[in-house]
Formats: sequence, structure tokens, C-alpha cells
Amino acid sequence: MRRSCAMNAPFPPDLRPELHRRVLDWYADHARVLPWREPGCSPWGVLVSEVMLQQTPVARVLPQWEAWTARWPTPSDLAADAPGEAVRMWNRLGYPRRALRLHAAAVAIRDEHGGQVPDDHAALLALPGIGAYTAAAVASFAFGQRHAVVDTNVRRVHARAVTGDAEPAAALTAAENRLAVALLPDDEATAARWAVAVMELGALVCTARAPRCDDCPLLERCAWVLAGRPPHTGPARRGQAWAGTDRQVRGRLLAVLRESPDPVTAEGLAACWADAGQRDRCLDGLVADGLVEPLDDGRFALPRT
DNA sequence: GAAACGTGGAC
DNA sequence: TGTCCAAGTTT
Repeated sequence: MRRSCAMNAPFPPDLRPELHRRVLDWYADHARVLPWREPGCSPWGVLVSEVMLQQTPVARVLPQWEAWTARWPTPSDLAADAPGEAVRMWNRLGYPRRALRLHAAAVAIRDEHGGQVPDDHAALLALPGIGAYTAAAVASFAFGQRHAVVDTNVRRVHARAVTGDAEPAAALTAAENRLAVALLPDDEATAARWAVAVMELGALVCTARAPRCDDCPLLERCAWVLAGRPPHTGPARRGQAWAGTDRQVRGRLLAVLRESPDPVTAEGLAACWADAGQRDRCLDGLVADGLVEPLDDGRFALPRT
């Protein structure tokens, strides 16, 4: 094992029941009504929501999720369409590779899992675009299993309420995972409820910018509050540049292709960015990523195969 | 482990 | 008004 066990001291087991009760009671009264939380929502609907919600706010996901699940009610429905249709339907959700990977996941589910979203964590993790968080989230939310579901909301709640820090570390650490596992209720159904409840607390109350501590069920037990709300000590996380970056160019190129019902000529793409060198490089990148397909006639299209 | 990867609302 | 931030994954 490792160094510094003191820093990784296990959470006191005797405090867990109170923690669980406070958060679960709060969730019972304050959970948002979201379509992917409805009892009738399929595992596929949950999976689609989780991928869409990666780095994307709920408010922007809602209409896209409705459109996607209406058009493709099952993985096989999506797998039967061209991947470019998934990219087109992604609209402006951002990170369009997620759409491509969701399509690839649908193909894998159809071909390797009989068209049913697998309920096994390892099988979920093996799907394209499904990482540690999403695999645990789907296994927990869709199938009621007991998993540590660690997203940015959960990390923030744990950092403040349990560890006493204003913010979690820049990247997910092994200690954070161990803590999340240690906090998990023993009972499977309760663990699944706990997972979504902690996330909801982070999303609605224990927020990044201005936490609503007065509304928090953990206020009297919050390590960060009890420590006097010390400011974050670590390095400030640096923001992402945007203007003039390849990401902006890629976004513009893909927007042109999404909005055109037909393949687009090189001239049609040239209008969206003046710097030909950067434009061509980004277009090559999109082709390499499989988001754009070059046609034999020199035009470009969203991927058809 | 760092860097790349979209987009738009909020403050 | 520009920065911050949103249910991460991949290389």
C-alpha cells in the first residue's frame, strides 16, 4: 500500500447512518422530476441521458433527450441508422464525438448483447464512450445496483461535507474513490438511492459557485462549514480558451454539415473560417475522428457508415 | 498525468 | 463583459 494512511483515514462508520438519513430524507423532498428518473424509463433512456449529461447542463439536455428517445426508442433503432444521423440529432449539445460513440455503443449492444443494455458494470465499461462514472451511473440508476457513482457533484459534496475542503482535487484521486466506497450504504436499493441523492445535493445545494448552505441537510455536520469555510488552497483550475481555437473551428465546420441536408463542397465549408491552414487541419481532424466523411466527388458529409 | 474535446447560460 | 462552469472520456 501507499503512503499517508492518515490522510486516507476511513470515514467513521458510526456517522454513516446519520449522513444517509439526512441526505435521503432531503432527496425525498427535493428531487427534481426528470424523465430519465421516471420508473418507466428504460435502461437505454438512462444510458442516453448519462452520455448527454457528460459536461452538459440538464436544461440543455432535456429537449435533446426527448427527441433522441422518441426517434430511437431502443439501441437497435439507433444502430439501424447512419452514425451521421446521430451526429445531426446531437444538434448543439457539444462534444459531438459523444453522439458517434453512442451510436457505436448502440451497435455493440445490438450485436453483442442481444439489443439489451447490459446490466453488468464491466460490460457497460467496455462500451464506447462509457467510462468509470457512466458505467457506475447506469448500473446504479437503471438497474438499482450498489456502486460508487463519483461525478463532479459527488466529489464536491464529499470534499466539503466529509473532507473539509472547499473544492475537490483537480483530478479524481484513489482516495476519493475509496471514500465514496466507504460511504456507500450496505443495502443495494439504499445504495442506489444514495448515489442519485448525493449527486442531486451537489447539483442543487452544494454548488460550485455559491453553495446554498442554509438549505443543506448536512449543514450541522459539514466538515468544511465546521472548519470555518476555509478557501480553496490548491492551484486554481485554468479555464479553457475558446476564441480562435481548433475547437471553435471544428464546431463551425460541423455546424455547417449538420445544417445541410446534402453533402457540402469544400467551398461551402471555406466560408466558416478564414484561415485556410487551420480550417484544413481541423477538417482533417474531423475526418480522422470519424465525424466527417470525405466523398469521392470531393464533397464532405456526416458519416454514412 | 496532462491535454484535447463544444456550447451557452449565469454572474 | 469576460470568466466560470456543466452527470467525463479518450489518448
